[in-house]
Amino acid sequence: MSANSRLTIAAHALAWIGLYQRQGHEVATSEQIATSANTNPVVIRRLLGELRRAGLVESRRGAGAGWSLARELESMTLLDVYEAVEPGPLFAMHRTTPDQECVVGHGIQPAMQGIYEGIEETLRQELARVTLENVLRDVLAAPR
Amino acid sequence: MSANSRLTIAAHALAWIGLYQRQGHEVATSEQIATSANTNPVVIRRLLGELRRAGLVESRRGAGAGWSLARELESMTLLDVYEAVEPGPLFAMHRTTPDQECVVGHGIQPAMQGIYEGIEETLRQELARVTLENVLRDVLAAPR
DNA sequence: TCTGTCGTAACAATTAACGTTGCGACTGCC
DNA sequence: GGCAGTCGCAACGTTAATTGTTACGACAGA
Repeated sequence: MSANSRLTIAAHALAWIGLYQRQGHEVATSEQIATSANTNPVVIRRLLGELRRAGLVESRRGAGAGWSLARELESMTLLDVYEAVEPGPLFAMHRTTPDQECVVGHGIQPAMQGIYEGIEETLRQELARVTLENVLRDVLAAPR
Repeated sequence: MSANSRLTIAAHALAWIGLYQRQGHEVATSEQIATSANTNPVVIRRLLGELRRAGLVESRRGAGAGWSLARELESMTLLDVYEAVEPGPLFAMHRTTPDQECVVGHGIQPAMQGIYEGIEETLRQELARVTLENVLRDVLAAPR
């Protein structure tokens, strides 16, 4: 698990844009964010593109182009970000269909499916309790 | 996320061994389990090896060799299995250190660390609520 | 028209999980 | 004592997802 920093980078980008806008700037560029996150601008553009599809950010093209928040940080939760950037379920089933002739092979997938759905629902509730405003506050509270 | 069926396969194997033992057999072989899970015996042996290190199963070598439960299914939870087979944390940080000169780059990792720890603790509690006995019961309850 | 940035495709690099083969080690049974 | 069945484990190939990189057209303000 977790070769996966998409949620972290997305939160980083949103916090960066939010802070930058509070400092009076209109838009933030993918290059600025990429420098802060120490990665490539295209990686940031890809992630922000998914956040735009989810209605969390907007982008402007042409000269003076860049990214801005579509909503206040208070109204965005980690769940919004998670659902925007994480494609699949948390736990995966077998990659190949188990032996349906076997009692266990036959019943294991529906069984685990039901269990996993409950767990993921709880995870979602936890993610929904954290707003990006919370994240930014924690970021600024870090000792230097 | 979730290129990861380790927890599912491990639960499958434990349920299989548990049911097999209830049918009066002493030990189960990795080949039997692999047939049920539709995978390779070595994959099963690797997983069960981790479960053995966690004290959930035992293995016997030589003739009449195989695997058996070290504890009752009622006393095993998905958390025990999860901790035995999942190495890292659920969410990862940046793969490269963010720009420490930037306020956000400097504070983002401690901020996310704290948030993630709380969420993973909740996940652990959820996993701890499901025993392997629950899993086996759900497996046997599946319609055929 | 020029310039800076997004949008997106294409491909390489990296990483983790999964699959497969091979072979030595072990132990009950003949 | 030898045989047969299975584990233990190393080695390597395969697959898939993410991340990193390069390239280039599209867009819009100056």
